[in-house]
Amino acid sequence: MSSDEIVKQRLYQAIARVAAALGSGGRLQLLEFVAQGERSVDALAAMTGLSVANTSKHLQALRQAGLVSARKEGVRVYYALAGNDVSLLIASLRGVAEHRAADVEKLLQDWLAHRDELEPVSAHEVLKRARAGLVTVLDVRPEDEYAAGHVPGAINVPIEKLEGYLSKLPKRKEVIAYCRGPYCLMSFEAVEKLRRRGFKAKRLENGYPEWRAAGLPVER
Amino acid sequence: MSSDEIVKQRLYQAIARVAAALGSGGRLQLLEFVAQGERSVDALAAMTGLSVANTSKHLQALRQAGLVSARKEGVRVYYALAGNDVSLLIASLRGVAEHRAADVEKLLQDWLAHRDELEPVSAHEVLKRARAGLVTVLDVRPEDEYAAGHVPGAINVPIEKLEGYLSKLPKRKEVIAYCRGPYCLMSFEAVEKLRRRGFKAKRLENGYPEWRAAGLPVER
DNA sequence: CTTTTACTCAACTAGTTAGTTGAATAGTAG
DNA sequence: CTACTATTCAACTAACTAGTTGAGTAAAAG
Repeated sequence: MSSDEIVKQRLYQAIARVAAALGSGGRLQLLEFVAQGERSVDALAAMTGLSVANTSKHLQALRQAGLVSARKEGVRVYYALAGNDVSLLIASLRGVAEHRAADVEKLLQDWLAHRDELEPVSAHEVLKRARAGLVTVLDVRPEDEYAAGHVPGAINVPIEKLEGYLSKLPKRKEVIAYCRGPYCLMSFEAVEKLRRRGFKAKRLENGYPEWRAAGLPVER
Repeated sequence: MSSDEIVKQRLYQAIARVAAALGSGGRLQLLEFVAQGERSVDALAAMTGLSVANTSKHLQALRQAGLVSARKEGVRVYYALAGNDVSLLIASLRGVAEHRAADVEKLLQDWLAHRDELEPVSAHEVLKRARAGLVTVLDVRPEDEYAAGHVPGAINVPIEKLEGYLSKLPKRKEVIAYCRGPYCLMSFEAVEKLRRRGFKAKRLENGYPEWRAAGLPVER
């Protein structure tokens, strides 16, 4: 084999290592949470339901692949996405999976059949309407995630507090809800609740991580 | 665990399967060729150097992940990329790998640009110093190639076994590594590894074939 | 100092995957 | 029909990976 071919093979192997890091459901889930902002190991373990040791190992694998970065502060280690390109890569992967893999599509249809009914609104559309004051933007994620960054002008009402907040919400204005991403069910739930109460509600297509990755303005 | 969480876990698993399909150097290479247009199995096997059976299996894996499509015509089966989004996904993956994974960047830079920084030593110089016992000569090629002929006095430590061998290496003596030739990366990698561990290491300019071609003494 | 907390590491099991070899299938030609 | 070709399948080995358990660090608190 020629040396050129060896180099090429090695390069592909190196790229494959990055892909392999994405090739585990657990790690993809960790990435989803890490994409919201930096998180400590045990926070991530609690969110995903993985054991702490297992979470630690997965995070190290992601780190070695260059997909996340780690920062130690006191007794805690905070992991964060290594960059925007990683968000985009995951979005691209998800897109291909949804479009090409039959079982993903089926899963989506079976379980999220109502997704299309809930009419997602594009990020640019939301930004435009929000600036024009035509819509109320609702961030239904937990408070700490909201604090770490959110869509400009969005009101934070964690999903479990939505019920009590409804009275304070202007009934005329259209409401756009968003959460962590396309597979995060909180915004679906929020839209459903709002509609039952007579609000005109829609979902933001995708969630906050994708919003930020797209380079749209962010507020802290 | 709530049913929402189960759904989510399944979705991530399904997406991970697509990513896992990209997580092999062989399959990435196949995708590169398939991306140029549809190709038959044995054509792809010839291009990549993989066995036909292995190629067939990899292609089926890619197909199951929805990344390629297959079309049978007569006795041949032609595989093609499933869509443009797959190309974009691979490009995205490559981009992240090059920017984020240290080893990919290093591979590219070291090989293409900084080759000369690793100070190659001339064959005559090596021979002189080796005879005087001033240096340890390291042959980092596979064992069979070493067995077929090598520089007199050279120790054979295949590159992948280098890590484990480091402790047996005298730390004082300078180490000269060589492999197959000027475009072979193994000796670059060896020198880098050695230097990171505090050894004084250099490369033999060119490799064993050139050594022999120059009429210098050879050992079997 | 000792204890607690957050994380990492090492060792192990069970399941998975890459790659090989040799046989089976299915289309084509003579 | 037989012979030939391209592809796939089945069985197997060797290497790898996810996840567990229990021990080991290292920073902070008491």
